Amino acid sequence: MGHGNSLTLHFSAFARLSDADREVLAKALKKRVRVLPPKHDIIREGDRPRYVNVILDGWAQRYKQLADGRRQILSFFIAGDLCDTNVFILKAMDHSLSTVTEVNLAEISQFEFQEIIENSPRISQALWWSELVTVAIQREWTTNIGQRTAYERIAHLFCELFVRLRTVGRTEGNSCEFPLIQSEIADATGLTQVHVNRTIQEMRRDQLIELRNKRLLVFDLERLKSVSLFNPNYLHLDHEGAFIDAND
Amino acid sequence: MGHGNSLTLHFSAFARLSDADREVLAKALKKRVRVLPPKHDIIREGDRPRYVNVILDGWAQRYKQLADGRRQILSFFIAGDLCDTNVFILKAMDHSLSTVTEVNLAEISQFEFQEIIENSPRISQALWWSELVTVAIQREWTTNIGQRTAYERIAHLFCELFVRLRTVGRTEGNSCEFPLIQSEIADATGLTQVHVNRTIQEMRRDQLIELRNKRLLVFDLERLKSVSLFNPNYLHLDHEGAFIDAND
DNA sequence: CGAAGGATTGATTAGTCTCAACGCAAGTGG
DNA sequence: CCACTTGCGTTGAGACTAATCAATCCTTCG
Repeated sequence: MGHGNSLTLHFSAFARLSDADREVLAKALKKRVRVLPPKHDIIREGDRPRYVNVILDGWAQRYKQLADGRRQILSFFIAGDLCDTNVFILKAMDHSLSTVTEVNLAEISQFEFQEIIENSPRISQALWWSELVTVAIQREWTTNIGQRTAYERIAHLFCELFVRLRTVGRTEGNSCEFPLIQSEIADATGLTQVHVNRTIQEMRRDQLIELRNKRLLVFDLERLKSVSLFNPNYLHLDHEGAFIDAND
Repeated sequence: MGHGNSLTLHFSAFARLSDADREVLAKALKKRVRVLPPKHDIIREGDRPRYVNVILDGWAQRYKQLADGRRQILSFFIAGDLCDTNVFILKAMDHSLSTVTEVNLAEISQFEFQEIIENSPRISQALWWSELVTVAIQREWTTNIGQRTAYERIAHLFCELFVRLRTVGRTEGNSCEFPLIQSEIADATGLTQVHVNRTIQEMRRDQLIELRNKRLLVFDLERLKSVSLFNPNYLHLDHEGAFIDAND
């Protein structure tokens, strides 16, 4: 449902695109669409990047593995997210991308990508905004792992994903899809799976959240924000007075 | 010494710029130069970004503070580094920048910046490359804090900074400037200052490094790399066959 | 029904933090 | 030039968070 809308929705936090812009995007996203099964690598560390990948549906992740096998999940991608604007400048990936769930993804070639950028300054700006938000999220993850306790870290992850899903219309009231298993949460927060399990149980006891059947229930978002010291500023969702607006 | 060269040196890991490119850059870097004292905020979280800052000399840092005061240092900037390409797209900073040592810095306005990008595709590409490396470093930091032990983390930080300083010609043999105090290393690695102290002592006992009078001595870079599971791929320094070359 | 993936539990230990004190060197002011 | 302050590094004792190892349970699915 509504795949073509996710990217526009994602951008809409930044700029209202014109109908022409929407059409350009929609066209680019239709050229090469792939459906990938869960837990499937999209591109691996060391590979040469050839496409900008846009997630149309499903969840994907960025991860990095140390020589001895330890794995860090670096970010999650949901509907509307771009993985790596302009990566083809780099000769080789320094990390891997893989699916979490089944994923619908659009590949945009270097040529198409450059064409879009050159022909629509508004989309080009929106892409830059998207890139800046991606980096900001990465910084927040560094902070999350570096400074917060296990309980705060996991709560913060829940908070971020809930808010991001809401922005692209993927929440229903106080609940949302949440396909991650505990060992994935562990690799994303720098904890062990066992400790994640115990911490989530504690959060349940505290009536903070419920997590069952791949769904997350947030009983009180404000409380979740406050226990995780969540400050949404890094998502740069401030809509009013967005920098560019097709209706100017 | 050689301030004007640091940025070019930094870029040279990616592309050989033409003389015209060099001149454009040199001119942009001369317009607004400031000298800031140590431990001085350049821009604070919440402020509206107005310039792209380029470090000409000295060390600076990005950091983020939680509501209760816990601080995470997110990255260090050395000579030649750009802080935040294109930030003026965002309405407010989600983190702060401050100096570590005395810093010479060039401010590039939005207007100048856009002019450069539009007139020189080669510099524009180099800027994108620089941005991609910055994100890659941020990802590596997330991995560092999330997966490595205290000993490995600190060794990795030493490794990264030594290699980056070498790229811009700021090492002398097996030693380099290293102005960070232990509490800064702590905030950068997600450890306490006390534990950083003990860990560095251990590294000294292991004849891995010496750190004294704001200088770092690396006795055996290969060993330092290996104990910290350092893989330089994320710095994207592969020079041969760089994507664009003024001599094409 | 059996297998497999994932969640849960228990016991123990390791790594890191906390708090508090002390040492030392480099200013700074009288 | 000495006494005092300040910033930074070092040390010690004890507490605690999260890791480790290993088993068991539950659910789903072929």
